[in-house]
Order: sequence, then structure tokens, then C-alpha cells
Amino acid sequence: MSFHILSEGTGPSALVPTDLSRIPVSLISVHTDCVNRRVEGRVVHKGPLVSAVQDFILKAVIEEKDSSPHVSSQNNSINVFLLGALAKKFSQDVNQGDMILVSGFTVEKSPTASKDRLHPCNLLLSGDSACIYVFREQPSPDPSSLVPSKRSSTLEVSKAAKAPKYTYVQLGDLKAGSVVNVYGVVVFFKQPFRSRGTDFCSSLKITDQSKQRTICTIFCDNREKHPQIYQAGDIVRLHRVKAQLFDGSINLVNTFGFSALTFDGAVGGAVEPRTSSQSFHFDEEDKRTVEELRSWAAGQVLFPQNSASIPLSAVQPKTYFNLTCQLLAKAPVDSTCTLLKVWDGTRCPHTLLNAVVEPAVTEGPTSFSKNKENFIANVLVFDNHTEMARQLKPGAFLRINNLQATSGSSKVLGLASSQSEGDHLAFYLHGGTSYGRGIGVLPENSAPIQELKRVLDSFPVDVGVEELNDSDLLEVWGTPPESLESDCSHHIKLVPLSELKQSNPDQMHNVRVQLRSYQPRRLYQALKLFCRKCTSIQEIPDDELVADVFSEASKRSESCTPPWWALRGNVNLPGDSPDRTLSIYLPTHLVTEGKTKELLFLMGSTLEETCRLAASYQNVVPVTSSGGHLAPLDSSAPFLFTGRKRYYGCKRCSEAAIRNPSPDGLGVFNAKTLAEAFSVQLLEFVLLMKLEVQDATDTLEVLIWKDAELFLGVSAEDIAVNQEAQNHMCQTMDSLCPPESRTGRGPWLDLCLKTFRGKDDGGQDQNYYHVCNAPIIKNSST
DNA sequence: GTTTAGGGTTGG
Repeated sequence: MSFHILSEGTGPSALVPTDLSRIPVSLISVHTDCVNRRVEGRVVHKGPLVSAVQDFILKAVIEEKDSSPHVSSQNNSINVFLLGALAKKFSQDVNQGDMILVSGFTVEKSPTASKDRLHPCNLLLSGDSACIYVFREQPSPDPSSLVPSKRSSTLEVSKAAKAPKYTYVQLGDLKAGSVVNVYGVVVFFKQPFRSRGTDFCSSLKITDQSKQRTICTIFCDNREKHPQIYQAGDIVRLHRVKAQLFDGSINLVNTFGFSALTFDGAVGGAVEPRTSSQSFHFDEEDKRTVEELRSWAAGQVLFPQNSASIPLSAVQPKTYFNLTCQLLAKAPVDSTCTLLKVWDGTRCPHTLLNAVVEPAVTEGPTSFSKNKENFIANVLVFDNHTEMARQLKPGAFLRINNLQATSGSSKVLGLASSQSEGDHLAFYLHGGTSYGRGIGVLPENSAPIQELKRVLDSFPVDVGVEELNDSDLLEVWGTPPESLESDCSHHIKLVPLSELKQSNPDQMHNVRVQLRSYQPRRLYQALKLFCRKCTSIQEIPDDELVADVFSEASKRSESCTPPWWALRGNVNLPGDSPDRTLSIYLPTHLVTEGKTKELLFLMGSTLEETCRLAASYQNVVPVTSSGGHLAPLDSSAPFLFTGRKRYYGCKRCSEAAIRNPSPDGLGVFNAKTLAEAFSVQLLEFVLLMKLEVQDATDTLEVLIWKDAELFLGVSAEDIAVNQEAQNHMCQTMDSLCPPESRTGRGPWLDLCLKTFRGKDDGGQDQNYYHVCNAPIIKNSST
């Protein structure tokens, strides 16, 4: 790799490689032989430097001076992707408007050509052969970095090399009819709502140092394109809005080419633009403008106190308020009303309405621990807001504006309450958009949600997850399900083992026993994979087999055209093999958002390399190629690595394919969302053990499965990755079955056992015994 | 090359 800056009027032309033959941008195709070729053009767009493990990525667009009138201008502009150190140098030293010469590039098909209307190919610059020369009229601010040079004879440097410059109008200077760019502090806003036309409409009132308050009405066909206002005090930058006179005052409406950036309004905070725009201009001057607006606003009273959101603990009856909260569950009540169960980690001092709804129509948990129940607020959402409510996913973080706290007996049609009539606070989001009524989904990384999460994270975790029921278990052992009373309890009479053995199947018994031995002795072998769909229990593929799958896949892997939603790049492996470079694919939207650690598709790696990379990414999906497309590995291999965790799919129930994944309601990718996107039936870790127990009368082999986790006090998933959990499991088993004793010096255990009929290996009917709730440990015996 | 809304509370 090499990188040179030449300024006008100086420098040895010897530095410029004259042996490279120039290829016009318009003639570049994927079949172009790129050896000893050069491309020249002006940088018309310079993207942000994006870091991905050890590799940086930067996207730029260069435009070649129109060489022939027959060439359409769209073929004169081409995307250039720079990787590694070159991307970093480019980011530091190249400005929009510079002329550059590149060589040592490769050409690939541009997956975004139809969208960005640029050249059908991309140039890729990475590795040793890649080379960039930068020609600039003005000397660089740092003269020491310049090569003394005279103007190169191989290039013409045009005079007009200015990046587009935006000017901003103060709100006090708006003239009706003009299309302008403005900055302003948000003093009031309405979340996007469906208009009677084709678009969503949002409304904001902004102000600036001119003290003029201006209403902006934004029409966009989807919610994401609207300014992402989280709270009053946010700062917006609007490009291409039209000033209009209405009712004697000037307002602003978006017009063609509209784009919006929004910033948090807190003085001293990072100036980070939020936007759905793929590319936008943002420089030091913009940063200054935001900071000036912030400090100006800090000294003003711009909006009423109640514009802020208040915690549930501060809600007063008969008031309207704004709430920042997390959605826990939701259920439709009727065609005009939806119930949202939300919390913010604080407890409302007033008794809250406790709405009880049909579990069948509830999305999210249908019951909560008694303690948590006290923190949950029921929000009834009416009319136009139910459409938004329908799209919400439990877990999402919300900002609900203009909730009404109604005290007194509240009767909601079709909604049962577990409480007798009385004073209970109910929260209503009435229909309409007056006073900014509406629901907004806030991303997890937003300032209001970061604050909310600090409160929620300190809340004690609920115990008890959805568990497998007994019919699942019976199916696993191929036993026909029959009606079973599941009221296993430790209160029923103790039965000696000898008597138990004589009893009929499908019965529940309580026994008091000691643990004589258990299998597997190597406890990690107790770890299995369970498919909820086909209810099969499967072995975890061993590393040797998985390593083979990776090595086979690596042989088949060849660089392929990235799917439309992804970009291709390389990654240098950290550690001991500096020359090892692997192909990676990153979802484009993550790259443009700078979220390059969240999800990576990795090609051609070994198992060991995949594990190493998984340490620095949140989600690593190993891929190979098939017919020029990304494809998953054989399903014996984990389809996903997150940190030390590996996730497997069920061979029988998956139809795996690599597709564009969407994050969950919180904007994050996890095993569940990825499995869904790739049609992978996720396997769960479970523990399966055989215990040999004894009492004074007999010995018996029993199976323990779903309660093994309770028994051992660890989760199967933790056992899979966590040495501490494994140690804990060993210690527990040692204490229940002391290794020096084969005769029962361990504690007595009260177990509930269920008998069922199954087939043994030889196909013979046999009684099996299953531990069907968490054993109670009695005092140590002698 | 521009329809939609045009802040300000019925209440379930």
C-alpha cells in the first residue's frame, strides 16, 4: 500500500507512476484487467471511517472529469471502498474536492448501483498493491506531511473543487416561498401520525436565537424518514424546507430532497447526528452550530416543565404526563383499544388498575412475579394509536406523550379487572394527536433510554422461565402422551422404592432417597441440545467434527457478490498470523451507522479463527458460498457465535439460508432474531442425567431433565460456556454424592418421581422414572 | 414537482 499527497506547483513528478495506463471510469467493468491501470477522479463524497476489528472501511465516491460527451454522467462516478490502513490515511488526509489517482485496485459489481445510480461497479482498494496519489491545490495545513513537489504533468487540477456548502437561515429571517435550510431547538413535537393522504405527518415547533417560534410540518411516507425527536430540547437541522404563510404566520414544510438530522440538546454531550439518511454532510461548522444552540437554549425557558417525561413514581391523578418506559406485554382489548403493560422501574404510590386479559391474545409474558406486578402500569391506548401499538414488540423502549392518569373506578368495555371497584389509577392515551399525543419507539442507545435502563438494570431479576411440560418429555422418549396429573407435591406420602417398583405407570410418587451414583460422570456430557419443534434431544457436535465442517466449507468458499444488503470486506486476524486475511460481509446499514461490531458474516475461516473473531464481535455467522451466493455451513456447525456462546440449529427442522436479518424491537441482533431470519430452528441447551438412587429397600435409576438446572443451581447455557458454572455443578454433585462413599453418606433427598412406559434399546417395554420437580435436600445422614 | 396538516385535551 502507498499513499502520497502532492500539492500544486511542487514535487517531483517521478513520484507519479507514469507507467500506469489510465482507464476511463466509464469503461470499467468486472472483466477489466486492473494490473498497471490507474483511475483518476475528484472526490465528490467521502464517507466516515468505519472500524471493523483490525480493519477500517471507508467509502468514497470519485467523479471523473467528463472525458466524452457520449458518456452518461452516472457512469463517471464510481464508489471506491478503501480498507485497512489506506482507509485511515484517506480519512485523515483527503478532503472532498481533492483529485486522486488510484491503482492496484480490484473491481467488483456494485450492489447499490440501482439505488445510488452510480457506476455499476465498485473499486476496491486494499492490501500491498493498492496505491493512492492525492493532488491538492492548497497546501495541506501540516507542511511536514507534504512531499516537496511540482505540479504533476499527468493530471490536470481543476480550480473549482469545493464541497457543497449549505447556508442556514435564522427563523426570524424566513421569507414566504423560499426553500431553506434551518437549525432549531425543538420546543414541541408530535410523533409521526398517519395523515389522510399517503404519508405520515409529524409536526414540530422549533426556535433559535432569533426567538421566532416556527411550526414545521413534515410529510414522509415512512416513520423512519421523519426527524427522530426523542424529547423537547432536541436540536434539529432541516434541509430543503419551504417557508409558507398560513394564518398570518410563516411555517415550514418539507420539500424535495428534504433531509433531517437530530441531536440531543444536552450541553457538553457528544454531537451525534441521528438520521435515516444514507449520506449527509456534516462538518465542524455544523458541530459548532449545534453547540451554540445548546448553550443558548440552556439559558432560556423554551417549553413547559411538563414536556419532560416523569417517572411512574411521580404520577399524580387527573393529570396529563409523558412517560419513558419499557413495554412488557400487550393485548388487544377491542377494535378501538389496546392494552400496554409497561414499567419504568419506579413504583407509582397510587394503586394502579390491574387489567386482566386473555392469555391467548397477549403478546409477551402473561404473568409476573408479585413484586414486579406492583411496578407495572396498564396503559390503554385508543383509536388511531392502536395501529402503532400493534406494531410494538414486548421489550421495546417507548416514549408515550400525553398520557392521562384517571383516578376513580374505571370500567373498560371487555376488560376484566382482578380488583374490586375502587380508586385505581388508569393511564389513557386518548385518540387524536392534540398536545403531541402519541407513542414513539426509542433506540436503546438514546439518552432517555440509557437513563431508564440504569433504573431497570438494578431491579431484581424474576426467577422462573417458561419450562417444558411433561408431554414434551414423554415425546422425547417416544412414549405416547396420556393424561397426567401434574400436581406433584412434596406433601404426598413417602413410598419405599421397593413399593414404587410394583406400582402402575403414569403415577406420581414421593420418595426419600440418597444419591448412589450418576451419569454421565463427565458432567459436561450431560449437556444436550433440545429442539422445541420436533422435541428431540440431540448431542452437541464435538469440536473435531465441527472443525472438519469449517475446513470443508473453507475449501468450497469463494468470494461471491455480496447480497444487496451487505458489503464485502476483509479482516486481518488478530494474533499470531498477520498474513491471514478473511473475507467478511457486513450488512450495509450497520456499516453506514458505524455499528460494525454487531454482526459479521465470516467466510473461509477455521473453527479456531471463528472463535477468536467471535471475541471481538457481538454476532459472528460463519458462511460459505454456493452458486455465487452466501450460504450457511452444514448444520452440524453452530450457525452463530456470540462471545463464547455457540448456537445450533435443528437439522430436521431448519431450512437455513443467509438472508437480510432485522434486529429485534430493541434494535439488537441475537440468536433469536438471526435464527428467524435464516429459517434456523434454534436448539436449546438442556441438561440430561441419569441418577442411581437408593433407600433402605431398593435402588432405582431415574432420569432428571428439565429440573436438572434447578437441581444444580445453574443454567444449561452457562454450563456450556462458563467454567465457574461447571465448577459449581461438580461441587453440587460432589456434595450430593460424596466421591469417597458408595454406600450413601450423602444427604437424603425428597424426590417426586413419575413413572412412564417406554421402549428400551431392544424395543422391549420398560418402566422409566422421571424426577418431576426440584428435589428437596434433607439433613445429612449418618 | 407537493395531497396529507395547519399544536392547545370529550373520553372510553
